[in-house]
Amino acid sequence: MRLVVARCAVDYTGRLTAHLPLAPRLLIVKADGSVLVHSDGGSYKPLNWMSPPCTLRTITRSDADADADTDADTDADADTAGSVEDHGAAPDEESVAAASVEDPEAPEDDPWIEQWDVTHAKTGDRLRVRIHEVISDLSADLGVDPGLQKDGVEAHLQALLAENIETLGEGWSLVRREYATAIGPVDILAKDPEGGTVAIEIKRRGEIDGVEQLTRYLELLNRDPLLSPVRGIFAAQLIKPQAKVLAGDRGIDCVTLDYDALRGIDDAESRLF
Amino acid sequence: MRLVVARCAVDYTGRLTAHLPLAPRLLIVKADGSVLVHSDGGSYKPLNWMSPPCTLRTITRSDADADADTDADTDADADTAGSVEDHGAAPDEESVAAASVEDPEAPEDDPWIEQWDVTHAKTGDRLRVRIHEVISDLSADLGVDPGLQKDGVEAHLQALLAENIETLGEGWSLVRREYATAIGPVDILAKDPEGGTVAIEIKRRGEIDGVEQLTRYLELLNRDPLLSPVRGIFAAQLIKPQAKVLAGDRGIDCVTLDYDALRGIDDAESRLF
DNA sequence: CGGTATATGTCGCTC
DNA sequence: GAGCGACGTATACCG
Repeated sequence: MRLVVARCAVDYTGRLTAHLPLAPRLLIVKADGSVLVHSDGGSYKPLNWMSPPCTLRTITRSDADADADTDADTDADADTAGSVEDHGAAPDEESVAAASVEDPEAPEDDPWIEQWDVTHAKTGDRLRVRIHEVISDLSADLGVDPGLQKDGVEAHLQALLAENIETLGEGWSLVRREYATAIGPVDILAKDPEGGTVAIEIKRRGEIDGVEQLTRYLELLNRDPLLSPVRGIFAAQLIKPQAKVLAGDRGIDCVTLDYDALRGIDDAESRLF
Repeated sequence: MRLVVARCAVDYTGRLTAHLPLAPRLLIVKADGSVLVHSDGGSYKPLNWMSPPCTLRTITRSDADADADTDADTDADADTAGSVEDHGAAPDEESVAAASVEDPEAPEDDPWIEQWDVTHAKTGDRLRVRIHEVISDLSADLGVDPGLQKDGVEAHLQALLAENIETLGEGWSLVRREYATAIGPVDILAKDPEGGTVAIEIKRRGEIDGVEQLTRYLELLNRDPLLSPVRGIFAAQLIKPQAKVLAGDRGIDCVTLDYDALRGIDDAESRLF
């Protein structure tokens, strides 16, 4: 990992076109070749970035119009270096993007001293960083990270409700979790006390698209004469008003789940064994 | 902005619980108090983070069991410092999370030397970083970033198509952009050559949820006897096959937009004036 | 402040 | 690789 604090200007061309005016920023070059441009604020998202796999080519000002100093900073295919020539003869759209500004940020007395060209071979995305002043430059080898261990997301809610299906009322039973359909798995398929089949869609936060999802499942399930009629329940820790309205309009019941209570039940049950 | 490369272990408690085992990582503390934990790979997303507004409290090992060295690293309300005491006497769930691991990563010969407690006052999210070894530590003042200038997002597509509605064919006219309905704004409302009303949903990439969105709008618009019948057009730079099928099934036409061509038309037009 | 739609979304899974 | 759903989604816009 290389950390460069520098006054720089950045241009990105890919799914969109974006430009960052000259200012001090943090540049991160990771071991996999990815590049992040961070400001001193905002959120965890960089102002600009390039995802791996990508290649970084560095040009210093003195070399600018001569042969470029090729710096293979990744372990990607070395033979793709030939694409550097293609890059020089790339289609006109890129030169338009670069020329349209007429380089207003490089007056005689403040030229860029180093340029990074980061390219994503697959998507064609390109990131260009022009460094005018290096404030600090540091490298460190961190090795491979052991990774993040997570706990407590929707899957957990689903497991808890499946294990405690009687939370919905006396006489309810579980048919199965992740009931497969052609358009995706239904979170829970259950039977109500009258023996009717019920499809349950679970969300942490119940919003309109969750109702749409359940609607699609119900439409499909109700085409199966062996299952039909199937009604739906939309279960979430919090259900937005609009989602409630849409669900009601489509005859779907809403249930608010209490994660802590479910976990409590579960803990109490497991303590019995 | 402070950049610390350190061997550390991280725990997060908030909407979920997450743990990072002891390993070398980059820690970024931004001017607004936000903290990012990056590995040397992956993507632009940190392994763990805390969004602003949040407060950072630093404890060094020698102080660990005595009074904590309070380091107000943000410009947030100073009087919330009183919550530090609440933190010490916080509800049991947090101590459970911390104690459940029994501190397996701190053997006698490798103790943590510094601990960061980052808390988000509003949401109650907490991030704890235990530093076992500082590899490097650097601070820099970057100032406020002038910000990113974007071009080519959906808003531009919408504006371009609205201004060049005749792209859809001879005799088309614009009714209005962002036509408001109870469930959200329709991107473009237009009239076809026969005078029929058409709702147009625009996406950069046309996928199934965009068709769902347009379907909701059409359902609502067609309840209005003054507007009905309203048909739909799904317009995007690229339309996925599944979205095309679903749109066709619902009588919605698909149009593929050429952003560069639209921009070209627009440039040509503006050059006339 | 809540509701909705967008994102260079990214990530991870299944097929 | 495409399709699809979840995400500590974050973020902007609008009432």
